[in-house]
Amino acid sequence: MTDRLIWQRLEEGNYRLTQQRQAVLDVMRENRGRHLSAEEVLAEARKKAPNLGIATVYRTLDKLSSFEVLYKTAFDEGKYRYELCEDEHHRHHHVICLSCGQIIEIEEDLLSSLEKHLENKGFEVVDHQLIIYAKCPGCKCK
Amino acid sequence: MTDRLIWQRLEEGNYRLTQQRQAVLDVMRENRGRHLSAEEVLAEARKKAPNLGIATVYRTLDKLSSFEVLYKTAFDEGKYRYELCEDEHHRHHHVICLSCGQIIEIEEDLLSSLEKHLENKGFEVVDHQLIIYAKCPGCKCK
DNA sequence: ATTAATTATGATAATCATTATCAATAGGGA
DNA sequence: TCCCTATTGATAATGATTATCATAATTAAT
Repeated sequence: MTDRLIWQRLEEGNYRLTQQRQAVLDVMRENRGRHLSAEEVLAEARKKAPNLGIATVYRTLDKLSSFEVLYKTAFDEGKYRYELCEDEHHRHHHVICLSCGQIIEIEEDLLSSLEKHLENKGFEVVDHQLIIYAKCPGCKCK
Repeated sequence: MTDRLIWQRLEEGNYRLTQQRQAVLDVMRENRGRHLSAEEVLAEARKKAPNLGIATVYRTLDKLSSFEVLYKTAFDEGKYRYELCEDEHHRHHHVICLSCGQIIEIEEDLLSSLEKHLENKGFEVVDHQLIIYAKCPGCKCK
């Protein structure tokens, strides 16, 4: 997601960028493509804003998610992870390696025929999330 | 999933069916296709085993999941839901209605080409989960 | 600029889902 | 029956998240 688009979304939401919020957002921008937990964001962001509190991190991550600057996803591990939105298409495609836990993005969108099918049945598709559980090439033979 | 197959999985796992475990399993069998939280299972199962404790429910649900009798899924609401496995193919396809919250199963499997693509890149696909966020026909016009 | 009103923050308490602990109990086999 | 092990329910502990609240920072009005 471009900085310009981020900026636009924040303006639309009338969201002031305080130092703390800037620190959180910067961490997310510097970790494009990665999926960070709130605690991980806190640890990183404290390098920029040393007495940042966890409550502010949660508040900011949730707000940024509501502005569609971040995705908030539960990966079956009892907590949420946050990720900078990559485009305007709301596609969430992930591969999780069952050995090393690495979360890898995949770009392909091969779901349109399935969605068409649902729409023919009267649904209005808004978004989707696809998680593939796999062994990544590096872990496959271990 | 057939009772015969359930029985087989429990035997393979050397899992004794106590009254409490039976109550939990029966609730799941009677709610085929539905996605219940631990608290919901507790409430239902207490009709059969009145002083059942929540800890036993969690223990049983987790064990049954490990035997692949149940699926355990996080639907982005801060807790897990459990569901009787429907077949042996490990497919998790759901549509969540954004209005009424209803979780609807979909049977189609249109992901094989995507998985083939990943396998060509060296991944070993083990399982996947697809969640579609939509408005169901009944909620579409509200 | 000074003050008043609003908003944001950090510390911490509260909550919710889940897991761990542990004493009491229930089964199964010698 | 008695012993051994597995299971249970109550409850404490944990981890993630949310709510509360007094204080600090920002903005708006004068």
